[in-house]
Amino acid sequence: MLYLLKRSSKDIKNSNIKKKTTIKDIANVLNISAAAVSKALHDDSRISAKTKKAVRQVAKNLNYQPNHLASALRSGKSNLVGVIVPRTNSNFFSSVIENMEEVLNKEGYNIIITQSNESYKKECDSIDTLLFTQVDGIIASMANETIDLKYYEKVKSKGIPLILFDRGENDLNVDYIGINDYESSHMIVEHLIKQGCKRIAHIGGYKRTRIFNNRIRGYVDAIKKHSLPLDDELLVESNLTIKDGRAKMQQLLKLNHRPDAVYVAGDYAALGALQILNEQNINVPDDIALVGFGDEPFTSMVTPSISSINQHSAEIGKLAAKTFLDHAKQSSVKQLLNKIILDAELVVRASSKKVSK
Amino acid sequence: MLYLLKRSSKDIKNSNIKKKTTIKDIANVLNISAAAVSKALHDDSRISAKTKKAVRQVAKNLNYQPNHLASALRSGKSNLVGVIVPRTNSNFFSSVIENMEEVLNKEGYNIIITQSNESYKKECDSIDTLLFTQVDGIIASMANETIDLKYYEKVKSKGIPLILFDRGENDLNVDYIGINDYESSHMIVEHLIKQGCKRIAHIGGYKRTRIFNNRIRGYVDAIKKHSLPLDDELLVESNLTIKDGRAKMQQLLKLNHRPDAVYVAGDYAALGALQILNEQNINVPDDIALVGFGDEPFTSMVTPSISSINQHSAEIGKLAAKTFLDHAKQSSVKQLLNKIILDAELVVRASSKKVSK
DNA sequence: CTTAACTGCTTAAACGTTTAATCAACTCTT
DNA sequence: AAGAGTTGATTAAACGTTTAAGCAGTTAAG
Repeated sequence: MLYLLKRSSKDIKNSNIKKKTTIKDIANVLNISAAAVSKALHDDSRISAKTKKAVRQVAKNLNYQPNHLASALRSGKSNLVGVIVPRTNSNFFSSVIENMEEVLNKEGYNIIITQSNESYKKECDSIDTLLFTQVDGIIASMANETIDLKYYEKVKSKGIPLILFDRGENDLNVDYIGINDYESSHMIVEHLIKQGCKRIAHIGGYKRTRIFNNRIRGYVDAIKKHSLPLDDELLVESNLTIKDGRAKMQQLLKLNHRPDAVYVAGDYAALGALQILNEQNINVPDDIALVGFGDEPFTSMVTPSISSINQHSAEIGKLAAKTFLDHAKQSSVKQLLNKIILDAELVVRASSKKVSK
Repeated sequence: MLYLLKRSSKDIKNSNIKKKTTIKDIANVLNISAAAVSKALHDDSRISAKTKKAVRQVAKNLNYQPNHLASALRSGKSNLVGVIVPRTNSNFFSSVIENMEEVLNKEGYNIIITQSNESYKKECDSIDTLLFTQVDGIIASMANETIDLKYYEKVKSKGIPLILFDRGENDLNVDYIGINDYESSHMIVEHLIKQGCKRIAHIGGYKRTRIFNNRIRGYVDAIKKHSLPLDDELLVESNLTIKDGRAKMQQLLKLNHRPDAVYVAGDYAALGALQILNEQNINVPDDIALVGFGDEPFTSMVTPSISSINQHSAEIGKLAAKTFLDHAKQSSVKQLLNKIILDAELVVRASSKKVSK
């Protein structure tokens, strides 16, 4: 009596939830072993073409979906790649991610995106989360705040492939994909000089972040190279938000000896700077020329349109994904190290194109 | 001899890769069973306080990290929640995600973010990916393109909790969190009327998307209610990008009888509209008042600042997460249905604040 | 004709947990 | 002092795969 009760309640459950079909169900249908089915589905050379075909047919009929957790557990591979970015709400990062995803999906990998919001703590949490989820690799762009690299060292020490892009860190000695920031600064400065600018300011990012430091070094060296004035007051450090772009532009306008060109290390801050210039009826580019960095879509939509550096986000995303795949494919022992530095491209727009020239 | 060889080769391996510590290692140290360790870590009532304490201590010493895959496989729960959004590169969506993540992380869930890029196909792929990854639930905002709901039905039929936010769909009959779009339109129209506007245009989103349809209905009804002119030419459909905002604004300016106010259903399109107005030296708000939708941060940074509707993105994210947790916690049988409609808030800024009044 | 190699499969163990079913040893009740 | 209940553990099976090892049957080589 008790048994009957139990069984009937179980039956109700079963009829509701309809168990997923497993490899065993397929094996039962064909009267072969589960192992054979597994091998057939993986196109193992030791399984006959006939069996493979039959297995695939039955799998389709039963709407078989492989249990990712089981295979991940057994094989030790989750087929998941973790991605850490400061924020996804810029075109640069969302484009990088989109292209990474495309490449990785093709090889059977899925991605988990996490945002650090430029916070060191959140970045550490993200790393822990990703390690917990047993990702097969991590592709990251570091938060501005991050100085202590111990969490990234932890990833390395676990033998999980780590690829950095854009915001990298030399000391870590891992794969890196980015653009030539130093050279980009040269391009910008030389472009501005060609337009007749003689006093070029730079609203730069945080000095301790490598890419921004490279941009600053590039700016300084280019200015020196062309014997232009290199005043301390012309070089300011910023967090590169719209808001701070406004503040730093206001600061530059207060100078006794104003610049006739401003090179801003980020487009959002460049937009803020442009707003101030427009509000104060300062003609751009004739009074002050402006160049941004990143080629965010809005740069071409504002008035005047902002010259900027195209960072090849799509390319970066694809290369980062491919670099991971290189690691994943080969045995863990051989450790190749990729440092890919792409040439960036200066897109000249109205904000730095002097018609008077 | 053979044994010795095998062992030594194994030892080399171990010293290199240093195996992760498992529940068994802890059990061995304490001379108890693995099951006891598992229960201790889960704070089972049948394990003594002393044992629990010891287990936790050893776990810490050995730097034990639970194997998520194994527990997920055994328990049938992956503790992963899938999130699908059109794009992450707006403040609205990234803020929603950030807050969702916060709530879910606290309960031990992690999230997998995927972007549909407004493409129906990519949305379907995302759903398949998430199902494959065995997420415990899906929280989504639908792509503009999506009309066919069969993929979402698939999620429902698998018994996986599905929660929609912002871009939902009535026919699906699932939980939904959003704002009162219809009422928001009323607020905007009435605000503009108070400013003295008599001819109000609406650059709306796609009619077939429910939220945009509600905004359009709200606009139409509010106009009717106050006996203002309701010309077909004043109501235009847009994809709400910056670019299309520009195009649709230009279209409105070509009318014989120009509007004196424009209500745009999205901030990016409102920005495009503002650019055109600025370029053509049309005074905002005196000649034409402007109101956007979404309260993206840049609305307060442009000149003039754009009035907009605050959608309470943080709230939406948190509520969506909580709604999922409600489902996750209770047995699958009882199916409660939440439709949460938040009141939005009109943030009045320079673009619709007539000083002449 | 024997040995070797290949083909196509099966068996069984393993991945690291969770959990139902037991069990031994106590502590109360009555 | 026997039965009932509680406490704190153990055992063993299970989750759905993958994979090393093995085995029967066929083919090829010497």
